[in-house]
Amino acid sequence: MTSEKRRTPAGAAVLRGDITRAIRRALMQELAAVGYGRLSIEAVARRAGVSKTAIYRRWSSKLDLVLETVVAAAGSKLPALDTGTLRGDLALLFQVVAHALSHPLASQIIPDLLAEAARNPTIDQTLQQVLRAKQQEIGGRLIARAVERGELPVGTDPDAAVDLIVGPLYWRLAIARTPLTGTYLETLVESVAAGLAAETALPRQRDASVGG
Amino acid sequence: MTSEKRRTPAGAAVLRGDITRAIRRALMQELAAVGYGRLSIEAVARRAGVSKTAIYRRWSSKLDLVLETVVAAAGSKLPALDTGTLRGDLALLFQVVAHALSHPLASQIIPDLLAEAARNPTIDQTLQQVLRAKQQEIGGRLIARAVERGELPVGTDPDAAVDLIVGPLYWRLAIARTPLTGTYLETLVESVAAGLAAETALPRQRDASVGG
DNA sequence: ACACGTCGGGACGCAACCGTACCGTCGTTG
DNA sequence: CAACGACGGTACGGTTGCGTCCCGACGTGT
Repeated sequence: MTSEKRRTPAGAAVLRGDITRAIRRALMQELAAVGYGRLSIEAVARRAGVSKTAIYRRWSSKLDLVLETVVAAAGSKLPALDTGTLRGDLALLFQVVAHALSHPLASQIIPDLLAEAARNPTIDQTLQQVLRAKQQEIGGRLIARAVERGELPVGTDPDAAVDLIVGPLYWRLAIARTPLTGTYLETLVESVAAGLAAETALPRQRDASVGG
Repeated sequence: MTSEKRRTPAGAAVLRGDITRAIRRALMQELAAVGYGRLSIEAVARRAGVSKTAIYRRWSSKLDLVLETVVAAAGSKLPALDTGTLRGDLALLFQVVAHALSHPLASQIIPDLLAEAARNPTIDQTLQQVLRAKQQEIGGRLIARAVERGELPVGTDPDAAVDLIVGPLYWRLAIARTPLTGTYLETLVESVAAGLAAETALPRQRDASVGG
């Protein structure tokens, strides 16, 4: 009904970008401060200095607000990442990841949402698409290039490789929250590179009817 | 006041162990279901089939209840763990960790509490003492034995080693929640062993006046 | 210059939870 | 057998947050 009679919104009747940004910023801070479980729209509104209505006009629910904002914040990052050697790629990747996880907000929000994803399917799906898919794609390409160069054996499992690449640094920065020491990243590059190379060392041994 | 006149509690005036156990069990389930942030005493009481008073008589607060119960549940585990070889120790450790993290309750509670620890100092301290201290001790001994046997170079950093050992498996099971495939753990043993061995390959180059 | 229509803000009803006070129940002690 | 005293459960005020409704303000298009 009322089909095409309305003219387009204009004047004061349009969302103000500065308020949208203030809400987004307040959300990230609230999320880091209290976590998704205790996140309240009222607290976000208070912190942003706006009213609840301002938020509900833009997003339909708490989940919508969080996912849309997080996706927007996480999207469009990571450079091309192709240095020509496995160790170079790893070093660059680690620097990027370490830089991202060193951000106080990110280091609190990411583990929180990942934990929440274990019990909220919608969050799980979204993070799956935004974070892990990109992660696997990057990891997969990194491995594929290394295999082409002959730095890694053919048949290297990309999934296991991603675990080996991401796991230690994530554990240290996001879980243990131990600060990086001077040569930590360089050492980690060596360890992970060696670990990746060793990955396929075991599976093939003589015959081996691969049982359970 | 009223110093020593009271006689010791007796009769019905004593905490019932079955109710205490029911509360503990309900707490773990609630914690896995909604997380620490949304945990409510009322929900725990409902799930346990007891009254709130029964909980408040035993623990002073939500935090007290959670920490005491989690510590009790996490304490006193892990066998001696000394198989005679680095790979043997790793394989055994991975099996234990994988088994623990495969428990549906544990795999939801642990990441949740670790994320909460980033913003709650009390939780942080407690987990630090209960989980990470034990972890570092075990990892440290594992490394030390391997160094003694000559399987790892002298000067291997135990902290970095723990990251390398725990990170990948934790990432896969607790964060990515990818199921283990048949030979995953065995492959991981090879990768991590190789990674550990490579850890000290880089730092020493020529002179290097060891700073920091 | 006027009319339009959405904006931001305050107020409201509803629901959930916290922590406590009170009350009847129960089993041991003397 | 009687009295004691802490137990478990219900009921209560106070607080917080959700989602909605109504209001005056505002700036562009006619």
